[in-house]
Amino acid sequence: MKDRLRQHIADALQACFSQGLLHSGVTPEIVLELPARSEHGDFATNLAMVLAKAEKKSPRQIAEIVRSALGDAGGIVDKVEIAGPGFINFFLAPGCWFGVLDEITEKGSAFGRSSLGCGMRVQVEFVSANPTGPLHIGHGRGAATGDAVASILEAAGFEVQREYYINDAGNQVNLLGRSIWLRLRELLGETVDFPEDGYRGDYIREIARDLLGGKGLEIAQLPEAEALGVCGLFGMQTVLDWIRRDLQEFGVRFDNWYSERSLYERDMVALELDKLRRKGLTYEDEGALWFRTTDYGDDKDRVLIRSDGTPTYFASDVAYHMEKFERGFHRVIDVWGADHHGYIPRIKAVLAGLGHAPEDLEVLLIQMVNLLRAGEPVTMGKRSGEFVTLRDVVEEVGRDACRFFFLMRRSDSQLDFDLALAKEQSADNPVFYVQYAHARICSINRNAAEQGVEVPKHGEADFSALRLEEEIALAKILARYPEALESAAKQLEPHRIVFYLQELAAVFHSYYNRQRVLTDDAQISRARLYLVNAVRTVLANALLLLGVSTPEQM
RNA sequence: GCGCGAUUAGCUCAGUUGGAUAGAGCGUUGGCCUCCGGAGCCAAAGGUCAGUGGUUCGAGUCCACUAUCGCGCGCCA
Repeated sequence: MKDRLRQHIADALQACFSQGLLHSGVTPEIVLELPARSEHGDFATNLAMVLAKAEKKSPRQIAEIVRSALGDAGGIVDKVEIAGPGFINFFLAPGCWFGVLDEITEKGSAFGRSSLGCGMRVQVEFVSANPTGPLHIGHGRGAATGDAVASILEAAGFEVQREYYINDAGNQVNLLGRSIWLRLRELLGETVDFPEDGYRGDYIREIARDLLGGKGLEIAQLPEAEALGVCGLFGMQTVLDWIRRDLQEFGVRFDNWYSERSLYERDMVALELDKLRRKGLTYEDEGALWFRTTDYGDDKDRVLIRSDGTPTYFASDVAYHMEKFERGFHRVIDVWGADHHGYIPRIKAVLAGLGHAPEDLEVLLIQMVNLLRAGEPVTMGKRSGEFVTLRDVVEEVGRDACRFFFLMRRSDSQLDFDLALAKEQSADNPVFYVQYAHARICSINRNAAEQGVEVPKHGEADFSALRLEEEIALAKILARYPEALESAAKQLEPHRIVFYLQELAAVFHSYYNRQRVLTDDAQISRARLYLVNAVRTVLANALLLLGVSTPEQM
């Protein structure tokens, strides 16, 4: 509808030029916005104000000329008003809004999808938590966000890969091994000196017990260095299994699990660093190899290879990101904890050195989650090393509430997550409110079936039976869904979908409360069924992107 | 100290590329069940968009400075 109107305006403008009513020949992009107030019509454009300078006429004069050239825009415009400093306000013919219902019914689950991305290959890398402990609530927010962003991009016509980067090569694996080894010896009755920086969570003891139940006694006989290696590997595999299981139960699926260790096994780090060296992007100083990140806006240069010859984490990360582009992705999106924001300039500097545009890599920062219960902060465990796990929260409030809550705010702003609210079965709980709208429509469908009233098939609804303001309002908000999805895709902001859903649900609940769908008048009943089922389709399409289910009854 | 981000209603937050009288939920106050699921709906009150200056037809939005808060500044990962 918006596009049709835009085209009519563009045509009218051209007509003005060819008839000599306007002279500049300037054709700005025609911006149509949704006015905040209904007195300002359904759409408004600032076209006349933009043209004022080039035309050397007042905006209102220009607006008047454009209006007369536009006429009724092929019947879709009811009324055009010129207001304020020179806005042109369009009031659409009421009936034309219902065309979107046919479109929704025809396209079904494809309604809202677009080809914005033109099949461009994008990688979204997210979670990527170190395999040294269970996923906690912060990882959960990253998981929900990354997954939703990936789904939104898919819906916008990108070809998306979801990747998890496993940090299985660094010191933390050794430390994990040592922590398990010490707990294992503790279980064997020894007194151990547990290091300050060891992993102190109870899960370490759990892993040690598992190991002991298997071949722990043999391990205890091994030389320490060897035993540490076995413990580290076993611990990492155990934790990775937990992570996979938790993510699966959270409804998050990855296309690829990428091992940092494999970078070394394939010599990729050395290979990629060599490329940098040849490009003159590195230098040696004090026995270490440095990257000239300052040439590309970083605060200081960074070490790739330490003076003792071992690579830094940065080195493998550089190789990893270089390889992402070599794998053919045109866009790479990383989802990181917000505390890593200082790391962005470094990685961007590397990519800039390799000739990539800064926007080829986008980093989404995930802010902290404050866990509350009925308004009171939930304390993060008794001992150090303990935190609230994703698993615990999903078990308590369910997957749907969890995912919805994680996505309710912009990802880079802190989030209050109230466990009590997330479980509540009332309108106060936003997840429930939205899902309930869907369930209600399903309930209406069941009643309709019982009464023998059929939902009209595509194109068979009689819109003349839809005359109410609320019905037009519903059609209008449904028509906005593709835009909401598009802006969420452009900005990488899933919360826009959440806000849209809450608004749509509110308009529906309000309508439901005032008007009966199933009435004595079969014609009206059928038309309203058609309308509310379009609502149901859009609710389902949007919830699917967020990874939230669409219950038929609750 | 330097860098990044934030500051919008009592609370938690939205606010598209700069547009007209700044929005929502919660909380507060007051209403609505003969009715497809009241697991819901309607209404009211509530604002110096942190402050100052600038850019322009027009600023919550862009720029500069100030204040406050958060985070980051390893040859850690």
